[in-house]
Amino acid sequence: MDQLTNIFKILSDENRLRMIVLLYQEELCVCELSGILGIPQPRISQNLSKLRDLNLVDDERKEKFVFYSLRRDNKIFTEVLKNILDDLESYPQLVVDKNRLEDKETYLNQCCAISD
Amino acid sequence: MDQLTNIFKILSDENRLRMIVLLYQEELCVCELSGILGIPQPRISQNLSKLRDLNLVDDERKEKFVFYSLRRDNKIFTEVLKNILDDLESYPQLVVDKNRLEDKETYLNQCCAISD
DNA sequence: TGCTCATATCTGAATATGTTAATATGATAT
DNA sequence: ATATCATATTAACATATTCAGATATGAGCA
Repeated sequence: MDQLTNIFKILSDENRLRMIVLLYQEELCVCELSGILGIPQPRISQNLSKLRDLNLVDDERKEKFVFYSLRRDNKIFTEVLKNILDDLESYPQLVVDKNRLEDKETYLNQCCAISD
Repeated sequence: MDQLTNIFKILSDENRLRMIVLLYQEELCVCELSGILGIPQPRISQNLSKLRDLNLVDDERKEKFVFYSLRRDNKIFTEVLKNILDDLESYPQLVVDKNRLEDKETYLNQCCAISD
């Protein structure tokens, strides 16, 4: 039951939820998350470590960057995200984030040099 | 988006989740919730008021008792609960609670006189 | 080897949350 | 009307959480 309540706790922070929703759409490295969301890198890392603790993400290094992707093996977690994505237009901030995700190259060309 | 994160926050506390899962199964008054869960009445009332603030419950007085029932008009909230109930046996505490719910008359015959 | 840069960790301050006990409210029934 | 009893609210405390900034780690490359 802890696993369950911990998942809801993870989802209950707005910044973390924004990260998760981005990662649901595509795998991203720490500096991309930081740049897209405008959230300082240490906070991104901290939140990713919480997600890692709950086995909700996988990480994989590719050259200089560590890419995180969402695991899909937790039914409730995945269902919740599917529901949110199905109704994304109800959450304007998430729509903004999605647009920034689609444009990420335009403002992330030097990646972390730019973000915060 | 606050509405969304608030729902997850509500679900992230074990005691509150237990209350919600009971209410998902049938409408209950405050003293029944208190007795079944072994949680003091003021805490039940506090949590119910948080649920009321988010429009997740309806309340209706019947004689001396105020009965609470779960609203089903929030899609994500309802879907989450459906998922939990579909997989109830994974959460032993919730199974115990369900059994106590089915037996409630045997130890709640004087209702609030007994509980804590 | 030593540098650089992406990522991770740690600290302390501010804020929020859960818990408990005491008390207030308000409807029912006498 | 008053007393009773179910429910609601409040205040005080301990714990947990978020956040910012400083700093540590560690992989890749010169």
